[in-house]
Amino acid sequence: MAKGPERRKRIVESAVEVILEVGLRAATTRAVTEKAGVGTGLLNHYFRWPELRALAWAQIFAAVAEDQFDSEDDPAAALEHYFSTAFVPQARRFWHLWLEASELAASDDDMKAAFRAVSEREWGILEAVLAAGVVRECWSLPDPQATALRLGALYDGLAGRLLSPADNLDADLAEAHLRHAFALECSASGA
Amino acid sequence: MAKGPERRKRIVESAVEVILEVGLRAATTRAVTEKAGVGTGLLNHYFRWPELRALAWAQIFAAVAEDQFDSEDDPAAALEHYFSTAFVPQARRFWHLWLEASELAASDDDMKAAFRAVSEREWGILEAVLAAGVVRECWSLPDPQATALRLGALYDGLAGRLLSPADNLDADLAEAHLRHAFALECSASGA
DNA sequence: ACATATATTGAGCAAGCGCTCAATTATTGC
DNA sequence: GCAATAATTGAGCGCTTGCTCAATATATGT
Repeated sequence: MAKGPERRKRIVESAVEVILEVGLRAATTRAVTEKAGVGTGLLNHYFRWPELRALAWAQIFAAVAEDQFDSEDDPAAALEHYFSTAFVPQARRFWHLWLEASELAASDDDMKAAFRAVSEREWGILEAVLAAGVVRECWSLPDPQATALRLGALYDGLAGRLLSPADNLDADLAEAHLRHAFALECSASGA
Repeated sequence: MAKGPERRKRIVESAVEVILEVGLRAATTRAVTEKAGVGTGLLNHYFRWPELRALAWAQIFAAVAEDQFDSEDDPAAALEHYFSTAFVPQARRFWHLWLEASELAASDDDMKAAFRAVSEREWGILEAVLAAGVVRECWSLPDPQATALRLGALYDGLAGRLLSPADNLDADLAEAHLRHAFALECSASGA
């Protein structure tokens, strides 16, 4: 048992767990090897740390992207799900990981590539949902692509404020602001 | 010459310069003492590093806040200045410092206090400008405070995307989006 | 002058990091 | 069985970090 690259998988899984527990910045190779129960050399046999870190991060956010818009074919339900889960307490750790990745990407090419891929995918999904809702007349928007960008950016900004020590805001208010902004976008389409 | 705490000031100034050059995260005590031309011990005689770092950061953003809304008494001009300078290339380093501070604040009490003070001040200024514009009938807004929050959060989000490796966006587009969002806020006040 | 307090230095400590590498164990092909 | 190959170990290297501390220079008060 425990043949070839089974330990490799364990290392990636442990990296995911460590990152979820302590964040991207505080995660260390030693914490990962310790959690995986392997020698420090094995991690470096399979990976370089920036590479493994980016891989684990991407894996985390691949799962997040799936959860964020789970209603496959109903734009209204998908957007409702997006709004209602946007600021739940469990999401905090993911905003934090998102911000850390955004910063790390400035000096880390592996993170840069991972961040690019994930953020473009997430942006694309929101855009698709908004556009689909227009086609199906769930709502009307003059420019769904522009609305997707503004709504996504507003989401980032609100999440950032919820994380920051300045407490202008709580989760319910943030959600209300996001919904309000969307309502404004829709109201601008009066013929 | 160079009596008492003249060197103290030099150390703070050097800290400001170093932080502007390399960012909060990459700034080190050694870089500061080297730039100030003093021994490493002197920095620790006057400060602890987190303390000095937060002090220098706060000093930087005290100056930024002044520049951001310089038209003293004309809300329309102040907001126009806010929009037109929001995404100029020179501002990049400040968004970066802002994000770094926001993250550091999670684990650094000195930064937490500094960030709190600066962000509350900046948020208050935007709110005051928007409210003043309503009074003077430059524009009309149902809830200037809420608009200030959404506009500020959108600004943060757009700046974050301009910094991030995902290039959905350029500075001109970001400015257009910010102006558009404000226009939507105003259009919602139809009686 | 002299004593006292303050300013200032920089070698070096302790801790943390990613990563190397010779040695050891396990697996595989013939 | 027996090489050859791959997997695995962990002490330890090299580097960086903030910070200490005994030693020295400078200023101050009487």
